[in-house]
Amino acid sequence: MSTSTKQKILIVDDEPDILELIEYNLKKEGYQVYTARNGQEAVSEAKKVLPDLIVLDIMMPKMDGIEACRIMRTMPEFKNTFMVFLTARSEEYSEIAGFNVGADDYIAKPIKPRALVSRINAILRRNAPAEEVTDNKLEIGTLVIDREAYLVFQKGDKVVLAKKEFELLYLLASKPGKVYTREVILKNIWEDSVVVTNRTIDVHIRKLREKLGDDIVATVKGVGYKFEA
Amino acid sequence: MSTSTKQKILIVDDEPDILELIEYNLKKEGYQVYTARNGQEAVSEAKKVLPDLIVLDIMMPKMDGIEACRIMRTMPEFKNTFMVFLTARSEEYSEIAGFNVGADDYIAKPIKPRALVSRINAILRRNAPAEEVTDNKLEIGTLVIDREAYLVFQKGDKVVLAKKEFELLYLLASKPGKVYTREVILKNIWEDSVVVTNRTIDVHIRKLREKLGDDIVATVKGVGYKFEA
DNA sequence: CAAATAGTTAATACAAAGTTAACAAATTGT
DNA sequence: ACAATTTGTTAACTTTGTATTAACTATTTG
Repeated sequence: MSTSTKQKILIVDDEPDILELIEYNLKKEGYQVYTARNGQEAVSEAKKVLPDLIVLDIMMPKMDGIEACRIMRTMPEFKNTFMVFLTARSEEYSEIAGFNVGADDYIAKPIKPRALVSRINAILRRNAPAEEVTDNKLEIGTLVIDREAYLVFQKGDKVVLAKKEFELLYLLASKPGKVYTREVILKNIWEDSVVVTNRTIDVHIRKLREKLGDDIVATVKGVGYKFEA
Repeated sequence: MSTSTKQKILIVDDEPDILELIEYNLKKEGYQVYTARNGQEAVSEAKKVLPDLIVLDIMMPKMDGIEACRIMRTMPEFKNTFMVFLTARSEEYSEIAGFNVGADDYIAKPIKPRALVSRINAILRRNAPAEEVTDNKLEIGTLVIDREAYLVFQKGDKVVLAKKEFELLYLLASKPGKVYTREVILKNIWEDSVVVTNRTIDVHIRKLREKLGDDIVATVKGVGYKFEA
């Protein structure tokens, strides 16, 4: 995370398993995670912690998520706090919408950790301070690609790449494992007007492999190239 | 320069002026733009590029937009692709709706650049959070098919498939249990112009069974093949 | 049991990617 | 402004892997 203060998330659910699952995944993502087991706990914990985002289960003993949300929405300190609901049935969403309770999103159960995490990332990024918009450094394993400095380090050693080589590497490395077709590569790295031979890409790939090792870029015949992690 | 997260739009129209007009305006908006001049080109370009959204003119030589759309809608890789039609007369909309072809929106000619851009922005934004969650990964039992990486895992073990094998598997697996006739398979995996022997499909099926086990694909004699779960 | 349909095998054709060197086009230093 | 150097592109050729086919066998089904 580029900001100094970790973003705080409060998770509220009465099932310990779910609580733990979500906590684990969000911590791994670098968030500061707090938990509560019902609506009452949620409100008092939220007042102490002032989280950036609250994940609320709907069905809970003592006080349900909707009620907790409604209470917090009346408090000025939560004006900018995101509220996300967990719903077991998709119909429950209409309840939330109907209660018009101030939900920012809802996530369907059963929970898929990756989907949950990227959803929460999206919500918090949407609101993130302007300074962290561009993180121009890619770090993949032993490789560091610094787009600002146009520099590549491999195991700490500087590797000098020409512009086209660098951009090709950066494109492929921006999504390791994803296969990029020649068409997509051309569109990304060359100006529209320029038309280049198919062989041109091969040559640049070859130079990359020469400088970084053969196993950095893999060929998928008939499809394209991909960065290998 | 462009980050790989740029959304891709394919524009299909036979009039170069319109193509250029739309291209110019969408590029200005930060989209990655591809073009095609008829339905045939559209399908083959779309297969290579995998766009997020396709703008299709209805009236075109060789293959019209509706036909192109219908073909692409049968292909699993376009399940999450938006299709937007350009219509000269408002009545044409009824045709699209009538054909029930899977259109997400339509835009009336003559084209007003600002309206077009904001319409497309709206469609793609609407889907933005969901898109992050959806990756092109099929998981069926012990089998994982990753279309982005062109990789297949079986019980965690990587299985390397050639392009045609992969696409055949992906097609069948996109709807487990559904029988795909030879005709449909041909339409999906081979270019229109190419004509291949009936045995060719068998050979690819055989290779799949060799690599993944005999029980992965079942033959329905006289009809076609299906993926077995 | 005989058509029709599908499976198998290996040889061949083909297209895609790798390679190299030479040339062109930018950059850079003086 | 010029030469030197680096970077980008191409052509021509080689290599590789994949796709396709033919010829034959096996299986199903009416």
